[in-house]
Order: sequence, then C-alpha cells, then structure tokens
Amino acid sequence: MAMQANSEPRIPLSRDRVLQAAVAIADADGLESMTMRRIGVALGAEAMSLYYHVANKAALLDGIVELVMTEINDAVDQIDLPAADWKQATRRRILLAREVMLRHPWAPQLFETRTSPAVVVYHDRLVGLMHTGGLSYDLAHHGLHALGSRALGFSQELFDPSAGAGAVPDRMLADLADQVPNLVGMLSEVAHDDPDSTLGWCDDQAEFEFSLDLILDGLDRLR
Amino acid sequence: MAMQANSEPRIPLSRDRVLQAAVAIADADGLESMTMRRIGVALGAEAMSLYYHVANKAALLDGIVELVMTEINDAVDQIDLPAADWKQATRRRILLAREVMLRHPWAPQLFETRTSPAVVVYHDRLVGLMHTGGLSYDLAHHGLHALGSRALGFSQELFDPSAGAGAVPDRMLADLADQVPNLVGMLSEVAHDDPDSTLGWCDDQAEFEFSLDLILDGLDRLR
DNA sequence: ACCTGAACACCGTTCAAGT
DNA sequence: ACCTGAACACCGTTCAAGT
Repeated sequence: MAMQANSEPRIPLSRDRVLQAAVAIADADGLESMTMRRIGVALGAEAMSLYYHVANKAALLDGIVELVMTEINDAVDQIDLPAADWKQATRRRILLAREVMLRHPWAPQLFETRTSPAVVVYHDRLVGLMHTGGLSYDLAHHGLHALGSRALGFSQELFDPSAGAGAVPDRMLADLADQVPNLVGMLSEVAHDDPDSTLGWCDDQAEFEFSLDLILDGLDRLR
Repeated sequence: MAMQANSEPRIPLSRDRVLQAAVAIADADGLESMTMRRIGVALGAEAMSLYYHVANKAALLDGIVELVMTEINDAVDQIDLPAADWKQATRRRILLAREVMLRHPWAPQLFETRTSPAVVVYHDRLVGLMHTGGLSYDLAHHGLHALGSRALGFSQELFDPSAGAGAVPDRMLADLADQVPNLVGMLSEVAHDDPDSTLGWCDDQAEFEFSLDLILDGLDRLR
C-alpha cells in the first residue's frame, strides 16, 4: 500500500526517525491522527515495524514529549542575560518556551498527561533562576506551583469568553443577556480584539503575558 | 452476558440514566474504562441501545461535563455571603468548586477539552462577583484568564517536584544532584509533606490556595 | 538485526430487524 | 417508541516467520 517510489535502498528505521515522523503528523493533522499505522506509512514501513524501535505507544508519546522539551531547553539555553533580574530572566525563558509550544499546538495536551526528564530539568533551571534572584527555596517552590503549565508557555483555558461575540443573532441576544448578563456586559465593554490570533487554545499572547506578570510580580513582592 | 437477576420489568433507559452510569464508572475506574460497551453492561443493556438516548460518545462526554458542572453550580449557589468582599466571595466559590472536582478526579481532563453551557454560566457569576466588588470589566476579564482552570478548582501540574523525594537510592542521589541541583537543593530545604494527599494531580490543597490567593491578591491590587 | 503478515482483542458506530 | 444482532472500520499489540 505504501508504495516505494524507487528501489533505492531504504533508509533504515530508527527510534529517532519514528519520533520525528510522529511529530510531523501531529503538527500537520493533530494528535488523534498520529496512529501507529499512519506513522508506518509515513516512513514507508508497516505499523508493526515500529515496535522494534519503540516499546509501545505510551513510550512513543513519552519520547515525543522529551523531543519537544529538548527543543525548548536548547532554545532557552541560548539566552544570555545578566540573571540579576530574576523576574526578567524567567519571563524571557517562559515566553521563549511558549514560542516553541506555539509550533506544536497539540503538545500541551500531551505534557499534561506525561512527564519526561527534560521537563524536570527545565524546572530545575527555573528554580535556579529564582533562587539566585533572591527567592527562598520555599517561595520558589510555591512559585512553580503557581505557574503550573504557564512555566512552559501555555495555559489551557476552559472556555473562550469572547467566543462568537460578533456572530450572535439578535433574537438570541436577549436570551443570552438573561442567562449570562455579566459576560454580556463585560464583552460589550471589553473589545476582545483578534480573538483567533494564537491557535486553538483560546489564550492569546496579551492575556498570557498579563497573567504571567501577575504571578511573577506577586512572587517578587513576597521576596 | 449482562445477566438480569430477576424478571421484574427493567427500568427503561434514559439520557440521564446513561450519563449517571457513565459518571459512576469514571469515578470507580477512570475515564478510559468508560466505554460504550461498559456503560451498557452497567445498565443491563447493549452498547448499541445507548445510541437511542445519546447521539454519540462526544455528546455523552459533553453531557457528563454538564452534569458535573451543574453539581458545582448548585453547590455554589448555596453560599450566602455578603458579597461586599469580592475576594473572599470568589475564593469561597472556587474552593467549593474544588471540593466537587476532588470527587471526580477524572473531570479536569474532560473540562479541558469540552465546554458546556453550565461552564459559561459559572464564569458569568464569577465575573458578576468581581464586577460588583469593584473590578472593572476589563480587569475581571483579565482575571478570568489569569485564573484559568483554577477558577473551577483545579490546576494540572506538569510534574511533581517532590516525586520520589524520600525513595532515592544513595548512588543515584549523586547523579540527581548533578543533573537537577536546584531541585535537589530546594527539596532538601522544603519539607513537602503529605505528597499524595489529594489524588493523582500532584496539586495539594495548600499549594492550590497559595496560588489562588496570589492571583486574587494581584487582581485586588490592580483594582 | 531488522522487518512483516496474519491474527487477536478491543474500540465507536450503522442499520436493518425485532418487540 | 425503544432495544438488539450482526457487521464494519479502525485501533494497539503479539508473535511466529521471513530476509
């Protein structure tokens, strides 16, 4: 089925090629398209062949998390900044992590269910930055919890306050105003511009930075 | 297969019975055990029968989110508190929502991928509380984003800083200290007691409240 | 050492057919 | 109106067998 265009000796599979192919599929078509069979055809091989290089699908997913996380760690290590200002330093790190995450919009979902050593290393550096910056270990620890997934540059929102803001038929507007009066009031006052600026997770850059600063400022005040 | 113990007329299925059965299974054995076939046997019916009361599995999951969210909204409406202090009022609401969530540890995962009208209503009330308390709509809007899933009482953490803290063999400790020196330093200083106090999501009550207060205080300061 | 074919257990889902 | 049997397409996975 997966036709081999020519008869050149095929590049042998490897754990890394398998992971790369899987990431490419997720980037293109989402996580749910990333099936063993689909990865197989992308590599011109059978699904069963993958099991020689990867224990099972769970291991494959772990490997992918590690891959993306390493991409982030590499990017973040490039930063050279006088770490005097811990707030500025962690802020830049986190926003850089976010840039990588934005290239892999399916990743947050994975990161929330699996951990990899590289994730732990990333947080280790963050704690280092904080502690050098004058936060006690205890406060840095609280800070890690307060940041949660935002430390890695994303925050899964539960609903988009501005969803369908512009496209509500008149007769429904009255109902809406009845059922969620405060949101209607809020939205009529707050111009939530460019709603779909940053991918599916309704979480645009400005809101992300506001929330991040709110937390960092709060921690700094407790220093 | 699903044996009918006696021959009394069986209670007919209904959308609500299907949803309740599904929730019961998730509570007992987790989300991944909640298959259509399994729900069927729990109700003494065939999996295919469910499709008469529920369009498909996606609709079923939406219904479950609505069910849990209604449970939260009902609980939260019981609170009678002078809404003078917006911070105290939202704090109590959120911690009450958390109590319900803790009874359904599988729910956070679902809430992050699906929305229901009741979720929107919940946030509407939150905005109302904030606005009455003196926050501008704009600030309340930022606040919603800053709270994120914490508004509903949970926060998916990416890893447990204290995982395996007590159970590390001596010879590995040296390696660990090499690779994540800051975490090792932090943990040796911070006694992270009762690590598994609150379910699978490594997110205990004290850390949750600390982070919540950090955000609420930050918003209050911007009022 | 590396890859595959055939097969298995398990999903969600459809549809014509039963009561 | 409500429920079911049989069947389909699709998963992840095993394992003996091929090169």
